Amino acid sequence: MKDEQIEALAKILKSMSHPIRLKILCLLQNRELSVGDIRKQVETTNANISQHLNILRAQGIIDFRKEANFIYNRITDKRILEMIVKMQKLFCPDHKE
Amino acid sequence: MKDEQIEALAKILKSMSHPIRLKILCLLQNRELSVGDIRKQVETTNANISQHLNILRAQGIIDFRKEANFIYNRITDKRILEMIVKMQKLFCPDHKE
DNA sequence: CAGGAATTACAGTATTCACTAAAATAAGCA
DNA sequence: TGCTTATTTTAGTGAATACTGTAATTCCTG
Repeated sequence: MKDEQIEALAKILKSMSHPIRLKILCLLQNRELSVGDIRKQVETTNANISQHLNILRAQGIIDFRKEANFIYNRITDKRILEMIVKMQKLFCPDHKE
Repeated sequence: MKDEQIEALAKILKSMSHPIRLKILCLLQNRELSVGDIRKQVETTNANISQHLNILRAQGIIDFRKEANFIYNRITDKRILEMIVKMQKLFCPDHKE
């Protein structure tokens, strides 16, 4: 594994390694959600969620779609989805699909 | 996925998300290595590597074995090994075993 | 026991990160 | 247009992180 690849992967892991961001990614696993939807399941402010979403967007992990004055977010990087599935299997053996 | 599990997983990801630590984990994938061995492949000081190893130990990801005045490190958490394998497949498709 | 190699522990500093609060933008609706 | 809702942006602060350099520790070897 080349150093450049390690650097790139470390960045991705870093952006996933915050509890709020990791939870957002789990929530987005099967569906797209607005900031408000996420807000209902994560205890923090909308502004804070927006900031975390920005970090995930900058990393190219998620994308968004605008509808009325809602913004629906979804995971674009299939590799991230695969990683989340794998991590759930490894670290939450009782997880149900 | 429960919040506690997410918190725990986020911590693990965080400890893996530093380029030096991620490289160390890749190096330890198939063998055990001393600080000096690692030093030869990572451009930094021994003290710095030692500190990063401490972080991985505190997280329970790696373990060590003492022999003479060398300390050999190895990955203890099989789940971490599986994750590294998965990540290599996902992010380094040209990777050869 | 003295010398040296390998590793760790301990400050100090500089950078990065996370959260809060407040202001700004955008879009629907009366 | 004015009001409300949804989201983003910005600025500021306190905390966490990373690296450097140096001192301390451990343990082999002669």
